[in-house]
Amino acid sequence: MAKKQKPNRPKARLPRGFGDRQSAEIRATNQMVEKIREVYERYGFDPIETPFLEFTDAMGKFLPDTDRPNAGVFSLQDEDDQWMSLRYDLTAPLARHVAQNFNQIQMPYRTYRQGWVFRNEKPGPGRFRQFMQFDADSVGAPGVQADAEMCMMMADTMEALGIKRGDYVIRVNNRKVLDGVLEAIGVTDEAQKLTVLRAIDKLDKFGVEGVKLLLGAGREDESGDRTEGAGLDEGQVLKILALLAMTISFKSGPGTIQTWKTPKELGWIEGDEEESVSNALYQLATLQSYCKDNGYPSDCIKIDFSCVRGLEYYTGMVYEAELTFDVTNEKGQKVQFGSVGGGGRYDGLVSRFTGQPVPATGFSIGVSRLMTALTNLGKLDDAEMPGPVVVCVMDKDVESLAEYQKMVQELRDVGIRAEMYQGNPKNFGKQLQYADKRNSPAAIIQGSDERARKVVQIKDLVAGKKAAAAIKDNETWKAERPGQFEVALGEGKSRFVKLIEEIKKLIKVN
RNA sequence: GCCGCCUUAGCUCAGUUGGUUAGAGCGCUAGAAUGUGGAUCUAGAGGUCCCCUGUUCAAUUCAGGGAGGCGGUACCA
Repeated sequence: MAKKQKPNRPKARLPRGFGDRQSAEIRATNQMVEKIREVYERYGFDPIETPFLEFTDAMGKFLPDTDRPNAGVFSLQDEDDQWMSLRYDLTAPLARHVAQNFNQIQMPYRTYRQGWVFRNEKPGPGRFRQFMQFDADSVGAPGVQADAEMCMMMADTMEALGIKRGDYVIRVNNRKVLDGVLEAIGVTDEAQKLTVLRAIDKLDKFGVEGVKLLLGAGREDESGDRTEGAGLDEGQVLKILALLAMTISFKSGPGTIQTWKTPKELGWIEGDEEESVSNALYQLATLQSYCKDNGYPSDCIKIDFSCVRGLEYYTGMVYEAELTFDVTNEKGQKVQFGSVGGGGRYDGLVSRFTGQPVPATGFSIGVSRLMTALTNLGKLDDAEMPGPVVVCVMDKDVESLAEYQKMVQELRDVGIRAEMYQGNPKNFGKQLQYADKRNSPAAIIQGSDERARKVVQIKDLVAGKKAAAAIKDNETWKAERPGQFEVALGEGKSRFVKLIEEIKKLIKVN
C-alpha cells in the first residue's frame, strides 16, 4: 500500500530576524516607550511621525549600478518603476520631512519619533531585521549646548528606564579630532583612514591589543576568521593608542584643557595644527563642562576618543550610550552586545535636499535592543498581568447565561477585566483550570443551588493556591474548596453591588 | 559575506559501531472524579529523526550538496 500522500502545506515559519511579539513583551515595550516619551516631552520635544516607506533616493540608498537597491534595505518598485524602501532609521525620513516643509517649520525644530525600522542584513544577538527606535532631534540648533542637551537627555532616559548611573556610560567624541590627528600622523589615504577609524571603534570590544592588531597587520577571531588590518607602522599605531588613552577635562571654566596635548605639543607635526582640531577639542571640553555643571560627571558623560559611530553622515560631535555590565543570552552565554543608542551632529543631511546648510543634532535609542538586554538581565518588568475574572457557566439555559453575562458586564462597567467562560461548559473543572491558566484573580460560580438561595460563590484563586499547598489528597482538596467563599446577592437592579465590592477587595489584596 | 557549532515528539534532550516496533522528562487529551484549579494514579494522541542526491541488501545513522538556528567576525545609516 502506498504511503498516504500528505497535502503540500506551507510551513509555518518566519523570515530570519523577524519575530512575533507576545502580550507580555508588548506591554513591556509600551511601558518602556512611555518612560522614554516622558523624558523627551519634559525636555520640550514634540512628536511627529513619518511613514514606513520612503523613496529610496530620499533615504540616500541610491545605487544606480544594481537592479535592486537591496544592500541593507528592503526595497520594492512602485507601478511607475520608482524604487521605494522600508525606512532603515528615523533620521533620514526626518531630514526629508524638514526639507519638504522647510518654510513652515519653526527652527530650532525639536521633535521626537518612535517606530519600527527595517534592515536587510544578518541578525545577531539583540539585532533584528525589524526593530524599534526612539529618536529625538534638534534641527537648526548649531551650538554645542544642543549636543550637550542630547547627551544629558540620553542619560536621563537610561535612568528613567531603570538603568542606574554607573551601569551605563554616554561616550562623546568629536570626529574632527580624529580626522586632524590622523592627518598629523600621516594617514591621508581615504580608504586607510576608514579602516583606522573602524579599528578605533573596536576598542571597547577587543581592547588595546585587538585594536593594535587591527591597526597593524590584522586580527583573527575565535572562529579563525581573519580581518585585514590598516597596515600602519608601529610609530603610527603607538601614536593612535596614545591618543585613545588621553582624556581632556576642565578644571576652572572654559578655556583650559588640562590633560590633552595637541599633536604639535606631542611633536607629531612641525607647524600649527588645523584650526578644526582645536575647535573640536574646545567643543568637547565645553560640552563636558556643561554636563558637569548640571550634575553629569565625566564618568557618566565621558569624552572618549575611541567613539567613532557612523562614518557616512556625522559631521562633528558623536555620542553613544553603552551598558557597562555583561549581557548574557537565555543560554547563559556572554554576548557582545554593542551600544543601545547613539547619535551625533549631522549638519549635511537636510542640505542634501535643499542645498542650504542646516545644522542638526540628535540621537536614537534602540528600544528593541535595549529591551533584549533588560530582559536577559531580568531588569524588565515582565510579570504576567492578572487575567480576567472568569464567570463560570454552570447552567446552560438562556436565562442563566444572560445572568452570567450581566455579572460580567457589571464588572467591566467598574473597570474590572472580566469574561464569561466561552469554551465547552460541559466539564466544570475545565473552567477553573482555564481561569487558573489565565492567571485570573477570581472565578465566580453560580449553579442552580446558589441561584435558589440568591447567592454566588467567589473563588479567590490566588489565596486558594496558597491555602491548598498543604493539602495532599484530592478528597480534602475538593471538600475544603480553598479560597472559596459565599456572597449574598441583593435584589433587582443593584443585586450585584455586594459581589462587585468583594471582587474589588480581592483584586486589591492580590 | 566569511568562520565555527548545531538541527530527533508541542518544548528540553537521549539514542542508533548502518538492521525489523526511535525513547525519556515536561506539556497536551481523556479517565479515576458528570459541581470545584493543585498533587496523585491510569490510559492515549503526537515523528518525513531538517531537505535533496549518492553509497549500501538496508540510511535517522555514512558521504556530498542545500536550508534553517545559534554564536563569532565583516559591514552597519
